[in-house]
Amino acid sequence: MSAAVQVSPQARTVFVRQVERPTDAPRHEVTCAKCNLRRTCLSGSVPDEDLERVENIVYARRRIKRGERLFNAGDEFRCIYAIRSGFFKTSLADSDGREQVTGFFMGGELLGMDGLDNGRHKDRAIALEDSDVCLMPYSLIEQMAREVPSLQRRLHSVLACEIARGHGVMLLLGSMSAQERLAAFLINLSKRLLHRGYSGSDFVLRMTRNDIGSYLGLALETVSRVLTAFHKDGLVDVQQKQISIVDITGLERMLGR
Amino acid sequence: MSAAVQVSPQARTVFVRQVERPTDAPRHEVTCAKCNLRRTCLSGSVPDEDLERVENIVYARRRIKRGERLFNAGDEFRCIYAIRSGFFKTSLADSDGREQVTGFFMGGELLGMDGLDNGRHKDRAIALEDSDVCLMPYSLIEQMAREVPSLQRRLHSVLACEIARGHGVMLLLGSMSAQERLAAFLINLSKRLLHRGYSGSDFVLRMTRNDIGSYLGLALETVSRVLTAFHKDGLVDVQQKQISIVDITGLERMLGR
DNA sequence: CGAGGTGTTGAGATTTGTCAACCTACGTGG
DNA sequence: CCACGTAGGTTGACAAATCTCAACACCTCG
Repeated sequence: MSAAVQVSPQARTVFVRQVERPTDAPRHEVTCAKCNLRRTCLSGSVPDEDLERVENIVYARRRIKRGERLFNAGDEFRCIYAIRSGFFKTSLADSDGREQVTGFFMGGELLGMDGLDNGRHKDRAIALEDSDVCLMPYSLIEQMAREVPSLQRRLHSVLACEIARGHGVMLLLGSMSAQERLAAFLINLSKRLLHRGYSGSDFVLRMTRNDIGSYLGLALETVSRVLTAFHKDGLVDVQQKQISIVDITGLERMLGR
Repeated sequence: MSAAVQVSPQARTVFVRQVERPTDAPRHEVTCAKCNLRRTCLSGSVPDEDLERVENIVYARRRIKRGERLFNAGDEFRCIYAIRSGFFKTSLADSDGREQVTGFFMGGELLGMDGLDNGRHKDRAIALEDSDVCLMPYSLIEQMAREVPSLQRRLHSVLACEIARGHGVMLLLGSMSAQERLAAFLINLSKRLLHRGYSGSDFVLRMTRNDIGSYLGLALETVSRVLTAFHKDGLVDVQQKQISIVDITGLERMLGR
């Protein structure tokens, strides 16, 4: 194989000048090695001996307040973003302005891959709570992926995951009833939170009913009605944005048939 | 940069033995350089000087008859497939057997990326007419992508395209009426055919109304009804599977509002 | 030529959307 | 710290889109 290539300090500097100001955060805060979300992130499967090099991909962090946009449709694509903390939605705007939420993303998940194709973002990403993201310039990822096969494999895996997720949402939107959609939605959230060490049964919905409805292809009133129906059936407790899943197997049964 | 690495003859032989018999087709038929679909395919943006190396990715071709499966859900992922000729649908099976068509694919498009994540295909791909595909083992793609940046870039672009397509289908399924879905579907087919040098106004639907309905999240009867409505409105001529688009701007207008 | 898969059309059922009213929670500014 | 305004959430009545079931027509392929 070829010799190792570090991202040169010049390259970093040039990039930083081109794109935006370097963050004020001291460099050491950005290390992947100490990040408890590394497992689900881009460096997840990179062996420790390569990690020091791969960490160079993360050239800055950025703080996004609730309601702010990480990127907009039409923005130039430069970075893939890793969520260190917080919660985002991505959405696609119709030609006439209708908005379709295309995903919800939490800590350890990646954002921005949609721009990789033609150099411009097609989606936009909006923070649903105050969030922290790692900026990973695509040019650095590209270069590093050539040098570190485990990173390359991981990158492909992450992209493929997003493809598979899309197909799953097609299944949901194309052939499930409102009840099934909500059940699948809650189960999915629950699993992802559990996987991150949070409670899988008690959590707060960061998004509005409108957002959920858009994502699931339902009117916001339908979302509300189905949730109260679940409540009456003893499947969940709903208190506005506060959700407690009482009977997860009951929810899972809804998908089984 | 690192030195060029050719796929060694040994590696090829081992791979072929592992996976399946080498094709009977003489080697020279498989070259990308002569393929008129190269533009839309994986080697599309690879400069001529690298093409000879990249062509080695395609280690065989395979002929699939109508109705046969290129791969099944659960099959081990080894290859990405490039369609040389023919037409495919991919679909995802629900836990209870419902089928959701996740895409239709024609010459020059790639199949099988959904398995890249966990090593098993989640979708299945079924030929809707007799088809020819190029087999590109992922292990070879991976290796070559490290050596040929233009191929790497292209691979990422192709994956990102599929992600973006998914988001577009979400928009369609999540927030369009039956009419809008059909209009979008026909326009999309038309554009892709046109781009390949076929007529964008007269073509044959290779899939059934049921397939279309599954893809668009509609009952097959609704598909039929909307098509006849389009016919009555002078937008298209429909004769079973034979479609003539009479008024494409009329169809496009349906999406604009 | 026949059979089975595919496509069309109609009538009625059902789900979900729309509109409207009202309620709740939260944040801001006095 | 409270009050008020506003965004978000719930619920009801009704409308509309789409689905389901059923009958029939068509086309292709063996």
